[in-house]
Amino acid sequence: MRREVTLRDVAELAGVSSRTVSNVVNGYANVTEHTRERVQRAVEQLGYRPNVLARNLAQGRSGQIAVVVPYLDTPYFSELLQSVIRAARKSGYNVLIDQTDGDPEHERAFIAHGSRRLLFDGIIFSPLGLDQQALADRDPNLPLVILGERSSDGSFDHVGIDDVAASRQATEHLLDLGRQRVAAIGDQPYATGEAAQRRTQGFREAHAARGLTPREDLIISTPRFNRPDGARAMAHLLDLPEPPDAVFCYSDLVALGAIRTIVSRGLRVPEDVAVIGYDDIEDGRFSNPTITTISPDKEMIATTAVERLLLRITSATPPEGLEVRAPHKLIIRESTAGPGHRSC
Amino acid sequence: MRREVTLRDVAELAGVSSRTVSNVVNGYANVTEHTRERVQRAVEQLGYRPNVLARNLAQGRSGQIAVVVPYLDTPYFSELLQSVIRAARKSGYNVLIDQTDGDPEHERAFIAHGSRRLLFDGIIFSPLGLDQQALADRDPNLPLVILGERSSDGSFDHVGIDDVAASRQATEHLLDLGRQRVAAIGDQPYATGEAAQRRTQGFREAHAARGLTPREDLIISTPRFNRPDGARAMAHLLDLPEPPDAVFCYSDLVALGAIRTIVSRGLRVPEDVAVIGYDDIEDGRFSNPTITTISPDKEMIATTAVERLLLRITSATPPEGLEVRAPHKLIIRESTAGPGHRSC
DNA sequence: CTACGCTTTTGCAGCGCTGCAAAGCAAAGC
DNA sequence: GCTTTGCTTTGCAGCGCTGCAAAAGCGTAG
Repeated sequence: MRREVTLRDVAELAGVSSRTVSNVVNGYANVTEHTRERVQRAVEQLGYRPNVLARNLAQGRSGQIAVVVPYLDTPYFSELLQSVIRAARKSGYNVLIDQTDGDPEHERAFIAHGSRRLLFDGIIFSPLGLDQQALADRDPNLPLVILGERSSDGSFDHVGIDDVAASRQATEHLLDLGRQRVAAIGDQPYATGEAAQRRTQGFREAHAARGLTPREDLIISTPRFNRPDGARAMAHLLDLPEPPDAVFCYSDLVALGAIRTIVSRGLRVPEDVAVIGYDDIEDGRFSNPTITTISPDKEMIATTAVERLLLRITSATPPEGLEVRAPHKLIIRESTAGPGHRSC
Repeated sequence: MRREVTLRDVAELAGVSSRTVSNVVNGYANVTEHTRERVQRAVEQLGYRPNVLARNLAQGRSGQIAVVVPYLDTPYFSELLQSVIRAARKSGYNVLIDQTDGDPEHERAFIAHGSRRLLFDGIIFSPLGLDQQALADRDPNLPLVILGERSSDGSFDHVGIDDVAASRQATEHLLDLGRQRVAAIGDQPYATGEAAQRRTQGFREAHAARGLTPREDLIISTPRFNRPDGARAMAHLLDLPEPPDAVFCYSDLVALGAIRTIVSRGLRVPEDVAVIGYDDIEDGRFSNPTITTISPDKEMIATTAVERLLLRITSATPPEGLEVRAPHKLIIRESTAGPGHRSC
């Protein structure tokens, strides 16, 4: 492996100082056309490519942001990531991806910045469950944007939809259909389950607004928001003496699992059990039946997160911690409206 | 933002040279217990964390590998990525993710290493379509492992399953069911569609082995392997005067789209049309019906790819380009076997 | 008591680039 | 003609770390 071409090599060939080559390469102003051309030619002739590492070291920044998600194969996250990567690239940033596998220890390690100084300039973090302590222990100098989970304490930005309102809306939709026994799948009644609890809160509020009280045995907890958990929870619900006739699932994956269970027992969606999901992942637009869902504006969440993070990275004094509410909407499909319903 | 703690700061506090601190931090041999302890204490007291950038620059490596995939939100890729990230992390490497959005120009830019020298030490590349030229133009010094698409020319490793054999097996399964008009969705009869063409080849071979010739109008091309393409292609097939009674879809996503179309027309899967997919993504295990599919050993593909790449990165002389065949198996589910079929 | 071999520690240079401030230079002003 | 002004170009130091080879320490042998 021969030595790589450096700035100095180019400088020598072009007969200028290496600093001038650097100026040309970085497109700085104040370089005569003549010089620029000469340098440009030398660059091409030698096939020079800047050493990003050296540049970063000299500049004291890495040009990378880390995105931390629990699971990469969860469609919601991969769809979000896709937009994040695009937005970051547009600003010249690379994206380093890390998955925590939902391990709280792992999440904590990440936010503490661990031993990886300068590997990235900031973090976009979508925690599964992050306790107050972990947040308090974090490196205060590391720009941070949190997605979804918890609201800002002022030292970082938070971007997410209004979970309580969205969940209330979802539940109201089921009640509007005239369903009598509406269940909820996905509660997480423990410290790290804030996001889940907000959904449960919306679920309760929707009932309360009509003078109803949800049956407690219809609120099912699940460790994760995935298909198997949804399938299992639904099986449990159907085994009840008085099974539900509608279910609010805290993610589309849970809904897909739940529907699978319902259908495999010979029941029909939505006739026997109406199902509503959350996230609006592509799967739900092509499943049988298609899934009614809460659709967060993922594109906006992603671009806002990147925007805020870059602002934090580049600004001298850390900006006020912002609480960004992304819009969401209810998308009605077959799993509540019946076959043939065209989604909007 | 105060200055970060450096090796020198620690050295000063511990009363040793900075080189010794480096030795301790990196766990090099030949450091007395006494010294190690003193240094350790100083490290903790100051909260020292190594600057990865500086280390990498000094060592001439970045400790990062890039994984390039067409689309991050395609479950097959995100499932694969998940395993790749895990395997890389285990060896102390970080993973930089890039999506090409299926843009050949973008793919070419990546493999040429572009202007990003030393940002990563090697690439795991899962191209959508990569022509011979792009491969020829690539940076020969950049360790490369290619997934799926094309076989090795000796200068890189290739990891993938035997597409022809797997496709033949899939098609045979449909023929074994006694289906008369077996269609194929996903052909790509142009330069960059090698992977698709291998599947079509297997499709033809399966027919030929029984003295049959597939109807050409039942082989449908699609630009991508996603749900909408599958849905569209299936609609076209069902509009034929003699529609198929079985379909081999070149990905599970295509199968999901196809099934959606079939069901929404009031037909049944598999009674009216049997459907088989490819990739064994989680979606297909919870869809209605569940999808019979070709299941590649993704875990092995991922770990082998990482293993080979790291070998290339660390070995002085580039190893022989290896052609790795990962195993696959046919998993029979409801979309061909009928309701209630338990997957293996 | 010196010499030798071993382990431990150190100093220095340098990875390739950029920030900074000074130097060079040509055109404009007095 | 000489100074001033403003644009170009340059030199140097240094980002924080590691490779290298030399130096120091230290126990043992001659």
